[in-house]
Amino acid sequence: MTTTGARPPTPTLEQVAALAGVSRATVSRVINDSPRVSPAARDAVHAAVEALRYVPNRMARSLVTRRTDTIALVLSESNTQIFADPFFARIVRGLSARLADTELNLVLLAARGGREQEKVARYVQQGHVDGVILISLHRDDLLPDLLARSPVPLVLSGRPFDGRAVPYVDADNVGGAEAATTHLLQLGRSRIGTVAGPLDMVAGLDRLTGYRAALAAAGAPARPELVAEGDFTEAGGSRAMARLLSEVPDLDAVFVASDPMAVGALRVLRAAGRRVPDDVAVVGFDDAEVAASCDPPLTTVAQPLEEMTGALVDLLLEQIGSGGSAVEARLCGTALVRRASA
Amino acid sequence: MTTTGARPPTPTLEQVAALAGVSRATVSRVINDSPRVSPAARDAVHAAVEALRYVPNRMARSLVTRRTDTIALVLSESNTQIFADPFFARIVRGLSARLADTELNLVLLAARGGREQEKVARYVQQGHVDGVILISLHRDDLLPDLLARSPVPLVLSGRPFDGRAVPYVDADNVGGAEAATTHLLQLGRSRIGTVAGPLDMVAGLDRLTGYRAALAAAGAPARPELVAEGDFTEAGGSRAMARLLSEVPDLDAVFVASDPMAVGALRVLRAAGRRVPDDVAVVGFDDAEVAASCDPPLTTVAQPLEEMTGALVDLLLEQIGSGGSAVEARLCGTALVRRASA
DNA sequence: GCCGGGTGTGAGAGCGTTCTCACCGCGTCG
DNA sequence: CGACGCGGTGAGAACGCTCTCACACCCGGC
Repeated sequence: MTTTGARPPTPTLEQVAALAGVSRATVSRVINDSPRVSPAARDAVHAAVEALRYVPNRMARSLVTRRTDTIALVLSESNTQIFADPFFARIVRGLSARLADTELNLVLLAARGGREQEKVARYVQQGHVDGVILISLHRDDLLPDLLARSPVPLVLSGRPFDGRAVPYVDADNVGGAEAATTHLLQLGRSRIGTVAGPLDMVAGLDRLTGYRAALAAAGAPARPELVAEGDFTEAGGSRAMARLLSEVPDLDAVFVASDPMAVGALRVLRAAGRRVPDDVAVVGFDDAEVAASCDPPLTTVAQPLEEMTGALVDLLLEQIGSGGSAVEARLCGTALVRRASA
Repeated sequence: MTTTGARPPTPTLEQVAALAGVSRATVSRVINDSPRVSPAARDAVHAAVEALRYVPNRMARSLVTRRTDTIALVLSESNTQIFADPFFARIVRGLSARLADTELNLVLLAARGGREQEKVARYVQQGHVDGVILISLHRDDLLPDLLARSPVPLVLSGRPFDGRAVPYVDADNVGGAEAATTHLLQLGRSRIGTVAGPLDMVAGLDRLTGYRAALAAAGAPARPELVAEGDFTEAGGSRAMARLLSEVPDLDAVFVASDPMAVGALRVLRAAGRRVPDDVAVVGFDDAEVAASCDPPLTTVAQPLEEMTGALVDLLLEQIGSGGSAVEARLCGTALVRRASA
């Protein structure tokens, strides 16, 4: 079936003004509810808006206000696996909840690979958004550079790699990992491995650093075979765990740098006949939903995600408001959540 | 640390024109590479653009062209679990690949719950995008109505619930499910259950319809206890499979309406000591990546996702181009991919 | 040498808003 | 009774771009 019809012309302020018997300026005042309008005029305008189904044209408005009331969450990820991470879903949920009763809209931009990153950068530079939250950064990402070059306010989720002066919000990954590992040490474990996150991401790096710091503090020697790199996915966690197990059969504990990976690790441990936590104690990271429901329930490091998404928005709004570039970082504390796995 | 600096004023066409010693019109022509410009002028303009780091202001441009060169992928999902579905990730990948070498940008808008749906609808109506692709529709979704009301071109991913006249692209879910179930029948199985998708989504509904059709065609009675509803997630698949198994212990095959659910089902079957495919044959749906890598590799129904994302974009661009509303539907064939599980 | 037909260019009118002013009427104060 | 203040209003200039014209120029053909 195929029907064709012309696009109906959208009404303008001018027409609303004419119908309401007032000037453009007054209609504009009503739309932006300025207090200086008589009730009579206000009612007339509202009626006209209703009658014409008037919707303000954002382009025209933005052109003069220089604001779009839109902020972008940019994901810089070569594949699309980031979507699958519950961590990401919680960030999105947190951000949109935080923005729910503001005027601001949230759009997600996915940039896989160089070309798309440039496209995203162009999109941002052309003035489509008032600010950008950048997430899932890898070491060689172009996006921070591309975006820092433009005057659009920018906040990173996660400490920048090169210590550049950009506002960011991050969890205390080092501290959390350290606490997790220390907990394993206090359980009397001595052959503690780690399934690390991708080492081209700060979160992966920092959690490994925390693990090492805890071991070093306890005077334990650094054994490279105790470290297996994962990619924050369940499948990657399984692979890393399997490798760890094959290289260090007498492993008695493992700190896994994310809960999805920990789920994969648990599966491998079970398949290998290891009891958790009796034979091998496991601590995860994130306190994802799955941590409470897996078997056994996962002891894990919780990040205050609400606080973090709140801080991301606050920092960004601050920057947008001030029109300047206050470079501020916020580090959020983590907490060990004890369940059955360690 | 805190530094503050004013936002630098962005250069305008006017300034580029002045620097290049030409008029605004000529600069505009160069920017939009119109052929009618002398090489000399072109070079001068390019140099000036370079020197000033000029980036065109999209709002101003859109105001007159009435195009934004942006299309939105709108996810209507009350929770954010859709992100976790590999199906969704593939859609996003497909769409951005398809748009990679066009001028068009893709933005994702997540709408959970009524308020956010209205916010998204407002965003669209205000003219931020040239078109909308709507995905993950539930029965009582407001978004199709909200969006159909505005003049913005719209394409649905998935047949609309109420048979309304909206262009859409869908896989042949009924046919695929029928083929899957028929395959199980041909293996000689007689107690074939199904883990259905959510029944407030057409994909869930249609796949159940296909399953039933195949059984009916084979003269098998409809047994309601053979149907367990899942939610397209792995956990949901596990739960549904467990229920199926407890109610029909002598089950010898199951058609699972999505691969993530099938993975959950496989896990439960294994835990219950059932061998796959010997005791229970399993067919999934989607041909997700995980289908090839799980144990045993999953026989599943493949959807031509490339074709579907391509069709989504084509239909949308067609509508945008024509300025009208050609209501066209496209149904894409599915194919059974035989692996080890059935 | 004059005219037609390209080809490159610029002037200027929008696009639909917001926002700064100036203005008008009215009540209040000196 | 005139000056003043103030709430409500409208005229008109932006905002930065595109696009339609009209014009100036140069070529070849008669």
